[in-house]
Amino acid sequence: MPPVPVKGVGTKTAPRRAGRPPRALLGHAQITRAALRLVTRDGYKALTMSGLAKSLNVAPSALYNHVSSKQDVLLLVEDALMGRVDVSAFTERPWEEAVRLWAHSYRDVFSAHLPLIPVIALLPVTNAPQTITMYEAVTDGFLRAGWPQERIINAIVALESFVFGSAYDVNAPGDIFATGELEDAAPHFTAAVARRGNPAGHNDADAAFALGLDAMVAGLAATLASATR
Amino acid sequence: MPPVPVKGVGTKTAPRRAGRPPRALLGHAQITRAALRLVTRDGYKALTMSGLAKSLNVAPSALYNHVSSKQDVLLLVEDALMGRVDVSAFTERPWEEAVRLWAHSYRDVFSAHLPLIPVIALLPVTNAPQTITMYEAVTDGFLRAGWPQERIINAIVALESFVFGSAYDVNAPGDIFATGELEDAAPHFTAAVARRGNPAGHNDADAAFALGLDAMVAGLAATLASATR
DNA sequence: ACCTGAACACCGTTCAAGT
DNA sequence: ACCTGAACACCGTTCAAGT
Repeated sequence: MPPVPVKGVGTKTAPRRAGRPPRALLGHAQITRAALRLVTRDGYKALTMSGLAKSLNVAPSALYNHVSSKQDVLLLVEDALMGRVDVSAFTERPWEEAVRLWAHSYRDVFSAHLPLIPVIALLPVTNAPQTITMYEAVTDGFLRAGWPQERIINAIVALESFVFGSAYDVNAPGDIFATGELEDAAPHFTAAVARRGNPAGHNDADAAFALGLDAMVAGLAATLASATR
Repeated sequence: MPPVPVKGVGTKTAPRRAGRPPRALLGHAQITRAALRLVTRDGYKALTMSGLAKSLNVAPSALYNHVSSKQDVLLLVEDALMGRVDVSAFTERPWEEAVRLWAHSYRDVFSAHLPLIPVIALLPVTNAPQTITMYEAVTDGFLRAGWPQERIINAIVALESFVFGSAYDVNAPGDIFATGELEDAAPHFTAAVARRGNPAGHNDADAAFALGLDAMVAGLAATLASATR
């Protein structure tokens, strides 16, 4: 009978590391995961450097060995979320439908992460691999739909701008257009707000998003048709 | 010879107030003006409660006799700026042109005030008179162009969402789409960025804004035409 | 009614000192 | 190389005390 190895004794594969405290090694992946968990559970006001450090059983100053600022942490989270944006339609569906599906997915992901919108809109994509991957898939979809190279980035930026604004609107309170005591000064507006009508299954934000997205996609398609004619 | 009045003695028009320190009375108007001046000169990072108080020669805690939070101050500034958005075209120009001029003005005003975008997008308009006035003028313009009441708010929200996102884009750095070391992973995107072409007199942000705005306005006009046919 | 001054409970970030 | 602990320079907000 061969000797039964005693657990943890004499069978170590990395003898030099014995006796280490049971803490996960800190790195971008661990920091990103912890930040995402914190934000998902408690929201962005809970995402502080000390809160993040505590969730990793580490001192706040330890984080600065791996990131250079809180902005860095936000960029890590942003890039991780960008991987959740669905671009699959660009290889499987006609351009108009693909754009609509992508825009919906993009809005849905970031409507729960509003503080990241300035990060996406203002920070270079350099060193944000998942973000670059998303742009590559979208650009590829535009190219295969016949878009001229020079117009693609402007079209993407325009759609993205609409997506960002719409992500805010998802979080608007139901009474955002309540005029209150100033109702008399704005009769037409107040009436239009009261009569706002949405298609079945659409809340206010979804209805406005669908209307604007349909309009912009149709308008862009018309632009493309006249440019390539 | 009549007696020459001695300055400040015997000629007081408000005797009860003699000896007051020469400080402007605090109120919403004074706070708004001071906040706007601070932001225009030094940017939003300089708009702190203590900085604002200092510019008014007052203790920070004194501000809380007139506003209940910093959010309140931001709402005052937002409403003041909303008065600068040009809605005059809605009474002077056809709908499509009016919408374009309004959207341009709206974007231009708030591209210099990005921190106010969440305020506009998420806070009720109640007690924001200039904001309500703007919406009234826009709604009126839509009505006179033949828009059905039920669709107007959704159309305005869609246009506004695009304006907000585009206001961010105005502040994007020129190298926002620089792929850096990850260039090889995104050849189509990198090429499209390099070949991005803009009409004469347009920078990147202006070109994307014009493209998206033209598309959305054309799409909305088509929507309207088919709905009222 | 409106102000001051002190205090509170936080922030992000730096840095000497340890291992 | 990577961590700790203390410190720094701030934040927004509250509140007793004054006038």
